[in-house]
Amino acid sequence: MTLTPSTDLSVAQRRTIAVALELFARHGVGGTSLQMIADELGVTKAAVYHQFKTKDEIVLAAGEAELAQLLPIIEAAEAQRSVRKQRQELLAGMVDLAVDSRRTVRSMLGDPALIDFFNHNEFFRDVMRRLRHLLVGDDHTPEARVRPAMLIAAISGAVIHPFVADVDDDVLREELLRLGRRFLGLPG
Amino acid sequence: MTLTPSTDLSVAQRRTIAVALELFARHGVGGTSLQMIADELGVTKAAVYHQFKTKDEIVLAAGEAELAQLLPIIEAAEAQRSVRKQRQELLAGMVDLAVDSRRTVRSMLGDPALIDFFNHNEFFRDVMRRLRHLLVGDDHTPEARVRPAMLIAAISGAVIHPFVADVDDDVLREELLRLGRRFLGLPG
DNA sequence: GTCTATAGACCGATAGAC
DNA sequence: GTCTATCGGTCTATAGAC
Repeated sequence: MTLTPSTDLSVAQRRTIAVALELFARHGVGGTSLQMIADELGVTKAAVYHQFKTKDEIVLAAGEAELAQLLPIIEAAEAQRSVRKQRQELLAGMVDLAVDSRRTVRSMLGDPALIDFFNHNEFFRDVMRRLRHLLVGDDHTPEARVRPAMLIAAISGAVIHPFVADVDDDVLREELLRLGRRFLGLPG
Repeated sequence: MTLTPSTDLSVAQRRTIAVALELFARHGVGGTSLQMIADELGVTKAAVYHQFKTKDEIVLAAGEAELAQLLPIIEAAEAQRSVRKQRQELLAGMVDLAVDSRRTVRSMLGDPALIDFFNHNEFFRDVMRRLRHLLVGDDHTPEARVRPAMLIAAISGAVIHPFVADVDDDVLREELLRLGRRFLGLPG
């Protein structure tokens, strides 16, 4: 059984979220006001409030939209027959997603209030559970918790690190794959 | 030649920063007001403004204080004679610091405005340069930029990941060391 | 160095016309 | 679904007394 994000969004709502994500990435969640979102959309605050009842709803929906990008990657990985192929598929997908997103991933992971909220979010917990299962199987030892945390942090954190600011996307992707494979003990 | 943080701080200023760091960790930088800092210190906002002219100054000083904790670690590593020992020493120090800081590290890395600021900060750039030199020497290829970025992100990101929220400090430390060594191709 | 008091801007959110 | 207008509250920052 697969959970999906908790709400279906209209086209207008999707545009609002896209704008919000870009602003979150530039100014942080707490540093982004509804006025800024409205300005970027070319409407007034009241129009934004017609789409979402509160700012929290926007933040939540934005976080879920980011998270939802992991779903097809997880599903593609789960469809593989061997554990090794599952992990290769997952790694490749995560690297692609991180490189493509580069700027937008960061802000979500950094906001303490948001992290706290997501820890109690059913959809988030489901995605993380499946991610972890792909990476370490049924192992529930502390060690098996640290390894996926490190891999996720390494990939999503490395793409925004100043060291790689002017590294070409393709080069970055290839290198992340190579180092990620080594980290997971995969061939290649 | 070694750069140091740009200001010498009074005792009162240090206490202000300690309080600020704790609040940043709990509520994010943008979510922490001067009122909250003043309340926690048991004084009024005006008294805080006597210590620092603006909120930005507090944020900057807090960031520098965090960063400065890396200095003795870097120096200890640089003092080692072989490259392998340098990297072992650096890894151990970074892991210790990350685990000890756990709660406070997160907020600094998550705020885009802060990251952006630090990218243009002389002290920050010097610390990063020395970190990178320890990890990859004089190699300036793209690959040599991605590897340290991944290691730094992996360690500092892993300690704040929900997966390891209830992993014991000692276990976390040991596991980060083990995986970090593998990532760097170090023995042990 | 700490206080009270306040300025002035911006915040999230709402009411009600069109 | 977008607007104008506005509410109450909080924000950073300052003035000036003690």
